[in-house]
Amino acid sequence: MEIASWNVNSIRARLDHVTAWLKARNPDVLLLQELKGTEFPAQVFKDLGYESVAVTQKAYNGVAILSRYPIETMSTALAGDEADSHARYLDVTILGIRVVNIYLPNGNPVGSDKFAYKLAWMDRLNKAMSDWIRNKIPVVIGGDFNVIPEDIDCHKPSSWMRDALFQPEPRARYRALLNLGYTDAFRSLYPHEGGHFTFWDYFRQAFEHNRGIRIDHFLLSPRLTERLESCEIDMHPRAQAKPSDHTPIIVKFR
DNA sequence: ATGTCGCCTCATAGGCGA
Repeated sequence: MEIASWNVNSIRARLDHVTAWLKARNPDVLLLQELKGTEFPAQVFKDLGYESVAVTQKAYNGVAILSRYPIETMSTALAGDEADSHARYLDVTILGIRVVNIYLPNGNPVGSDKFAYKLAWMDRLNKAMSDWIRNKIPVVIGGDFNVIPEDIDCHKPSSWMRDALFQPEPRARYRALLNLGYTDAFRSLYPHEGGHFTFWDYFRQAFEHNRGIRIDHFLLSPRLTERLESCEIDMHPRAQAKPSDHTPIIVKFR
């Protein structure tokens, strides 16, 4: 069972990249973030053998889940704030596994309303994740967390010091998610190993110099952690022409 | 401050969000 996650920075601009990658890698499930529009090309994916569910809005955000197996949608919005209309959350069941796709708020600039929204969103996520742990539900939460967990998860800490993705508050909240009993799939397999990133800025040839950050994650409940076989970042899509600024991360279960 | 994308519109340039 292979589940991948990819922030595509517009599904319209990246449709050829995504279809080519699906044909090459053939994951069972793909979580997409930053669709950036209300149109979603479900038929294109259906023709490739994937059914899909999408949560979209105009211009911003947007998440979708593609799957070779039937998808049962549990929820399309993160609980805890009825006024929150952002398309950032999709919670489904596939083959008995709870699969949750998130596009966590960026939160820049620090100290703004957007930063407060990010922290509140993480508190709401903590509540949902603690409920799943308590009820022993096998669950994988994947997506763009917009959090750099540790110093080794960025090329140079000093250049991210004033960024919302690197602040003590979101990082403490990310650790709180792990303290509930979840495992950061990639980090658990490559402890203390820096230089592995999932995002590189478009400017200043950041990718060519591997000046990136690790912000796309898979968090696993205990029962799925036992089944963890591999977790890898596929750099190839980021090296292509007109890429997303993120590249896919793939987790594999026994 | 800046770099670069992609989206949108009181649209063909500029603002917003990342």
